[in-house]
Amino acid sequence: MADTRWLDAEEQATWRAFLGASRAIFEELDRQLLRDAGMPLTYYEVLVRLSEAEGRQLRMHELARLSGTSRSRLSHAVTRLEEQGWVARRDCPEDGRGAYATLTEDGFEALREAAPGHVEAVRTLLFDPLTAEQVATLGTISEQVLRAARPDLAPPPPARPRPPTTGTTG
Amino acid sequence: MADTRWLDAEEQATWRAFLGASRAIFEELDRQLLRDAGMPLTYYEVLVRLSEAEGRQLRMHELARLSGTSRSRLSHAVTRLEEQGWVARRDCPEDGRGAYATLTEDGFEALREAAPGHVEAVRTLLFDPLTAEQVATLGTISEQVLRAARPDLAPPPPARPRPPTTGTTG
DNA sequence: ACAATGTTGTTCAGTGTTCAACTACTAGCG
DNA sequence: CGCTAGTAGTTGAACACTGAACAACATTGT
Repeated sequence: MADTRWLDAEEQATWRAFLGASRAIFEELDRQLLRDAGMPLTYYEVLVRLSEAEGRQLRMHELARLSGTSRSRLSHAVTRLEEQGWVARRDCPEDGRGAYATLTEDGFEALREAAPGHVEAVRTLLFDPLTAEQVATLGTISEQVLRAARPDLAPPPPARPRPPTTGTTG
Repeated sequence: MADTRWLDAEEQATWRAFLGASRAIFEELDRQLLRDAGMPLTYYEVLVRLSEAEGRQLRMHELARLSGTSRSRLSHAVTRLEEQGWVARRDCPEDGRGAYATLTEDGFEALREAAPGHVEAVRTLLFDPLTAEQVATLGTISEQVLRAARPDLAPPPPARPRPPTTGTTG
């Protein structure tokens, strides 16, 4: 608590640019999806994860983890998505507490229609302003930050050439 | 509309890492501030901008622009901050429509107390996991993205050595 | 079998955010 | 001057999110 490691001028500038850029991106993505597809970004994410899952269904807690969202938020979201007919809840036979969320055919269709506009927006906002090299660096940086904050969400670190083990591990 | 420029596998990975990392950062910052200082990140930003302004006051629209927020959101926020006694509204003599938001002494104090914990969190979440070089690159990247999305918020581009002009510009 | 502990998912109340409508004023132009 | 158009700021209703509390079930250990 004693001495705060304040940000110097350059760090401040970096932080504010990052804050501004991230906000701009996510707000615009949210607006775009809400306008063109009738769902906010977080709901879109939920549909994406479901669409990628085995049998287009997932346990609630797993869906929450994959979407990087809280169980409470997901529960609300699925209720809403159920009203729209895009997701259905199913009881879980293996675990009496559990519940599956399933992507309906309508939900899959909604996702298919929403995807192009969303991807285009991601490109316009994030990738187009950057060089290929910058994109690569951004990937590395993001993964490192993610690994520090949410190790459970980060992909495994790059398989770099490592010093050979002895091979006599016991 | 015809052909969507889909993301390839690497772009996907980059996008998801960026999405995850940003979300993790902002959610944690919000939690931290709400817990330790009783205000969400967006309100903190408002106080910061006011504290840096001439006379610790700003016109609402200018405060909204600087905080990267909408007028509506700011209006609600200032109402809330006013109830907390951290901000006060003042009529604007120059413009009958206008209003100033002023940071109160209490608000300044609240900001002073909130700052260390917030800065520490920013460091832990964003800067500590990165090398100095990565931080520098992140700065450049963020500024470019910000300039593309919100030119009004971006700092002027770096003063790089440019081809000398003729000096006979007319 | 039983108690203690942990997990899953939902709900509630409180709060924040969005969009569109609205009032009040200013500015530009004939 | 009077008209039109634009800007500043606020409001309300619908919606989303949070943390905490809760019920239901699973797991562990004895």
